[in-house]
Amino acid sequence: MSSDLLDKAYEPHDVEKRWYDFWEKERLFAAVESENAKNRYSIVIPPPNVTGVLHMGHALNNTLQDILCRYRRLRGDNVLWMPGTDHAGIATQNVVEKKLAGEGLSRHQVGREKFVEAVWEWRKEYGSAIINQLKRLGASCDWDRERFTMDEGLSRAVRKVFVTLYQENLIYRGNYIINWCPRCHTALADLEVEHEVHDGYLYHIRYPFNDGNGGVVIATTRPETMLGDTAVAVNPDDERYHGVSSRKVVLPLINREIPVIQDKYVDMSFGTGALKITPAHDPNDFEIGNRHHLDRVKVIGDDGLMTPEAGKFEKMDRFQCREAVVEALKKEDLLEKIDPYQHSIGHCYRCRTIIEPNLSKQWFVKTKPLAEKAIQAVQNGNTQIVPEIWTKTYFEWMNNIKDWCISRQIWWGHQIPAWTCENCSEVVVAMDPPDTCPACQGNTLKQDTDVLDTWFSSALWPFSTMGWPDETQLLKMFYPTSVLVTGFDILFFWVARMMMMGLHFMGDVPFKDVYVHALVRDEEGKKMSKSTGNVIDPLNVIDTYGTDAFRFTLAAFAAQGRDVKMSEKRVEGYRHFINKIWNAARFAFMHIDKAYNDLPDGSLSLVDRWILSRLHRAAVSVSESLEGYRFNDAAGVLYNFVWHEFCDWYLEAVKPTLYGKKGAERQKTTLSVLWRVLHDTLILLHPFIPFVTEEIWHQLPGAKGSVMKSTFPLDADDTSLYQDLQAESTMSLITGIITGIRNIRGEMSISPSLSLTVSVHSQQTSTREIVTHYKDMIMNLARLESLSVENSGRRPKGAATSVVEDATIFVHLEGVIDFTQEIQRLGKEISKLTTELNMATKKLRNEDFLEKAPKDVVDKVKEKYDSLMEKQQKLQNNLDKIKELGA
RNA sequence: GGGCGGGUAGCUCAGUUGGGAGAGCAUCGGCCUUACAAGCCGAGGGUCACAGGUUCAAGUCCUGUUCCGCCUACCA
Repeated sequence: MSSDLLDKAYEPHDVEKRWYDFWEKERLFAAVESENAKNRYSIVIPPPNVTGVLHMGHALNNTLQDILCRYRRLRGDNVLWMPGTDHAGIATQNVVEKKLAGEGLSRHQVGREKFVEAVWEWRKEYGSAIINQLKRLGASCDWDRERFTMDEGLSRAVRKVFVTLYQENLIYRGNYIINWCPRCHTALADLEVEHEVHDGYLYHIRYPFNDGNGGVVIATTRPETMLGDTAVAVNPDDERYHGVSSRKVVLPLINREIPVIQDKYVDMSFGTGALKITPAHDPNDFEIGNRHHLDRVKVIGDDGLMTPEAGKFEKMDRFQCREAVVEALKKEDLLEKIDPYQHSIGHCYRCRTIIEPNLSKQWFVKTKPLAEKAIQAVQNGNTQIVPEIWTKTYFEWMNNIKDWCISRQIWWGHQIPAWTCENCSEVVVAMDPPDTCPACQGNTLKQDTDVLDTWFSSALWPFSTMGWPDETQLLKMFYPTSVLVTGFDILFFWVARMMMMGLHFMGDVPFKDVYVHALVRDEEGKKMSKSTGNVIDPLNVIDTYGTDAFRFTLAAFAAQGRDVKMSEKRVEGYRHFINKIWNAARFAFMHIDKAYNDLPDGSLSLVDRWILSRLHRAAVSVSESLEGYRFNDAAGVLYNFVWHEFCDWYLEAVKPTLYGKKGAERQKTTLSVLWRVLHDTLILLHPFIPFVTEEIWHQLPGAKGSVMKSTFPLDADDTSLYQDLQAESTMSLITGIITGIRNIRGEMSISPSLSLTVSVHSQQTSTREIVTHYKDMIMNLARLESLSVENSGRRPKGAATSVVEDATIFVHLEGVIDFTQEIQRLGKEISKLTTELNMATKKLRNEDFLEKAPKDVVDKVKEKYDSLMEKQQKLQNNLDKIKELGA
């Protein structure tokens, strides 16, 4: 095999395209849908918004899923990775509305039907963008099964769930205070409101008594809402207001007489202890209003403008109105004072507009009963959240769950399957449009114009994508799914709701594990956002550094419980790693002439045995790490194995053999080991860096088909035989000696091109035997001219020394040695040993330690002490000699 | 207000039942050694935020302090 086939540096671009096409064409991502298929493993993708473009969060999320899926396939599992997108009601509607606005049209001009058509058109044209981007990332989803939350099948599931919950009294409709976005013109769930601390003012306003004598001063941050006040409340225990509650005040600017009521809710210590009550614009006031049967006066309309109830302020924007009201109060001398005040304000999570708490008729899911089962499922371990720390957050939220407002006043989404009879106002909730009213037999039924929250359909994703409500083979085989991989930011939005729905409708949890990964942030740890301008586009990164480098970076930094700080510089670092693998393979292919499927028995050299043993360790470690979702550990093990063990030691050590200097027999043996290690390493690496491994795999003689379809090393029957503790310990002595010599070379500034003469002294026969036996290897890797081994011969003149285990190494430097330098070097080494020795001594002199510490720990310290002592004495001895010579 | 996480080398971070302070990058020195200069060989660098406590032994467990970040919440 010629190395001409591989370029000197790895060029990812065509490689990635070529192999992705190949995998798709060969249908290697497809799950087997047959009862006989064993070891099922399934993941449903967190569906990205159909309007979305791939961002760092997607990249991390899907890289981790892909690593798991590819790994499980190598372990022989039948893997289903279910892909798809969600219809992102508000976001998508916004996008299409913007597009229409460009043509000078509003959605109302177009009409609902045509508008929805336009959205479908848009989705046809642009909806696959994010899917294609996932493919660039290498995602091995079963694309033939791609789903969309608005598909007919999934829509049917939505209707089925809605109707069932309604029949079970778990869905109801009512007039409540909800979060209203005046720009998106829709209700939002509590979760969809993002709170932010703002600087504002606390306005103190006097409401005069109706008899003209004095009044009550209230404090508010939102003076404009006073126009809708229907009471003032004080705490019944508040002595300042005793007797006041029988009186009435006159609402300024409006001149409405309103009562002063008593309610425990009022905090006496805040403001003036008197609270204005606006039941139509504040959730608490709404509750108080209910308790006291107060009127609800809506002064802010759904468009954010003041209603006729606001009197002369009608049609004014709510924020302008605030200023106008303040001015008007000043004129009437009713504004007592204005204090600066910080408070948090809710914003729409889609458009950042300030939310208006507004009275409105909406549909709700009664969540308490659903949440109970979802809590239990995690408590009893049916679903396990990893890292475990998130279970607390999950419980916290689930235990305090509020009813979920699911209706949205937009057009793009699942229209609520509820019809109202125009005759008798009967409400009919059904899977299909009813022909006649069951109450009055009338046939003018009008469907509710609202649509459902997108998360309502997402909550069904783990089973709706598999064909529910039909009892499909897919559901039988792959529900519950094995794991859900997701960011913590949608733990409540999505995970909690899937848990509730899955348990309720499938009678089982939707996933056995939930792996919660971190957020990807910028270099400085800030959240990436378009407005801060610190967004790194994953596709740019892929273009510049290649997908594999990018994926490996993500995996390497995906430590549990910590955010991923991303910078291109880091990706560049891992590109070097990809290139290293590439070049190692290139080197191997200069020598590998054919497939070496079997390892020869008994004739392996030390490094051969050693690298196989290390390979086995790496395989075990990778599998353990991945099974515990410790992606960074797995990546770290591979990085170290490939670079520092395989490349730095093994390949360097076997070069003479490969060049034929050790005879044909040895060469053949080593080639078979080299083939085996490269073969297995490619498999271990494949889940992380699929493209480059596939490319190299196809250059490897005898490797058939795709690396995707190969067998994980631990599942091949002979790998445990690789383990060889003796080879590892022997190797550690030899590498120690080599490093010792190199150290001297480096520290003494001796040119690498100068071959050295070294003698090794040891009183241990075994050590001398090992050094003698592997003399060639030491000479080669340490660049020696000669190496002698002695029991305790005479110390060479003018030598630099190093001690490894029980061996003393003398690097002969007669005539060239710089005594001062060597004295310094040894002194430094000795002082290092001395501090370590002091630590050990302190322990060994401590009787409590000797008595109370476990025996193995004490023995370990003793052993350490002995070896440190020996080493120190030897070095000291040499230092003394050098000093004599130098003096 | 409640809750959670973090503070370890110049930077980014590992450190899983308490018993050797580690990696990558950066820095410094030496090498164009026929896979790779996107490389090779070597080196320096830390009071593990601070203060107590438990223990023979603490980066690791407990308490407090402080700084940073996040989530959550109806105090107008």
